[in-house]
Amino acid sequence: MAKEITNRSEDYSQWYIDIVKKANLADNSAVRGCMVIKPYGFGIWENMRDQLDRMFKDTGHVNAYFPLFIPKSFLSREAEHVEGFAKECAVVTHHRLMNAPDGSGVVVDPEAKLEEELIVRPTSETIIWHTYKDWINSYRDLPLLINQWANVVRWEMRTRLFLRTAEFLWQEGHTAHATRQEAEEETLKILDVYATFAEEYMAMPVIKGIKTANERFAGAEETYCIEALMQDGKALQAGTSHFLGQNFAKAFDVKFLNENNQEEYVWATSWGVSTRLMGGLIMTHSDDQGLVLPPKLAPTQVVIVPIPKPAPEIDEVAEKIMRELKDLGISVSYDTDMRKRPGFKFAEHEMRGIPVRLGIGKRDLEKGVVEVARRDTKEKASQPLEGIAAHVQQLLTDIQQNLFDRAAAFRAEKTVKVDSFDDFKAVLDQDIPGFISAHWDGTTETELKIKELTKATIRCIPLDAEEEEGKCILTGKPSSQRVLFAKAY
RNA sequence: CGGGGUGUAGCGCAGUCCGGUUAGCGCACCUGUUUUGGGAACAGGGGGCCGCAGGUUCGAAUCCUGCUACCCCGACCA
Repeated sequence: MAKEITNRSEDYSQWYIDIVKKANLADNSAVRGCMVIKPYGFGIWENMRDQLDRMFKDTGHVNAYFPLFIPKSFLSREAEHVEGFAKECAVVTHHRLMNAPDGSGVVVDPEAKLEEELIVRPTSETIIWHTYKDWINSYRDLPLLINQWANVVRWEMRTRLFLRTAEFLWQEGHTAHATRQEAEEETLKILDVYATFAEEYMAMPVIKGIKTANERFAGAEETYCIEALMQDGKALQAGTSHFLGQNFAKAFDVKFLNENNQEEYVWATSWGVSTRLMGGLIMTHSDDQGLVLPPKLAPTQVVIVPIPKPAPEIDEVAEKIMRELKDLGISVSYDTDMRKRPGFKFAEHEMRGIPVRLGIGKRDLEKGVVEVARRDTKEKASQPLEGIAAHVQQLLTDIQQNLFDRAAAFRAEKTVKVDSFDDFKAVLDQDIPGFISAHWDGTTETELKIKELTKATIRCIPLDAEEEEGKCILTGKPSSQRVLFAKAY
């Protein structure tokens, strides 16, 4: 009774906040819009980060680090880029504090004004391309495949834990290539990495697609994305990969000599995923009892609860099981807290989303079994102690798969084809709207009109969309393929 | 950034309209006893600058002004 979570059906936003706070993932901080990521939440993020990092390295990328601050003049070098970010930048104007003359505390020293103001990076394209100019001279310097793990700041009006915070953690990849084709291939290669990560590790099904001109990254020629559907029927942009063409190369004068001794501008990509993925993870799998984590990302995959409390004969069995599980690479903890009773522990571990719980009591030991409870379905079963580690290993695999299948089935159920604007609006009026596949005439004007009328936006033009003659649901003009609409986070 | 709501113990709240003992309750916490297979029971105990700053008053959690944080709904965005 101590920790109640609001039911999703009552208030979805509150449910989300309850999960984040009661599963100890994050807290609000003293700074507006910024969060404190707590150890348990950070543990999940570390698992995501480590896996993504491996995948980037496996595809030939290396990590580096660029400064937090960007000279103001850099940001304005690429016209669209600055326009996209100007409204949400934190600016450093001074470099010193002093005691207030009236003794009321410290104030900014007016004498310490910076010659050129510094922008706290909202993204790092500009400072990185400024640097790449020095690094790239010849086709032999290409491709340059660099990633950085960093924090960035975007001064948001309205924030939500993990989904949209003023400061967030992310990775941003910035690559330079000799040819358009190679850069385009890189953009799609990373999109595949993101999709694979989302589906195989987060168990979150995603749709790969292209953003419309209106939703494109400021300064990109083409933005690719992965889009996921949350349990409340709203879409979440989970990752983006941009083909930047030669825009930044031209803005920062980054040229190379090709094999024929001719000067050319380099071709660029950038791509990122952020702590927003945590929000997607939560809203894809969790339920009214708390967080549900896919085994591949859970900081603790198995918890053992002694019933009713630790005792020598139970400890002995628990320790044996722990050794066997650890040998299989499974993370496990033994809850020896004497102050809490089993029922309380069950509820608490469910709140934190630990995939598998093993209960061991004297009655179990007499029968040579343990109680195995899985978080995803809440099912409990007795299993022979003999071979328990292998059973748990298989169960973790099953849970991982079940979470994906369940989310995929939900998305399939909530993705509908619609051919009239009335039907379109009817779908969006449902409690849980979902994805709508519909025809669109290809103009930004129509896209904005639909957004104004319904609040739904074009999430993407799916990469696997089939050619199909149709008419735009709003204007009736001809269209050659369906695009994916949804209300979005 | 606009509209609405809420800030009282770690958490959830009552009290605020209509100013007046020592500011209450539930959970959590501490001590002890009995318990223990799905959020234990009893007894005792600790914990508050009533969001912050001014003002009105003999007297303010309560009235007035300003600020701030959070939540909901818009606009903006990953």
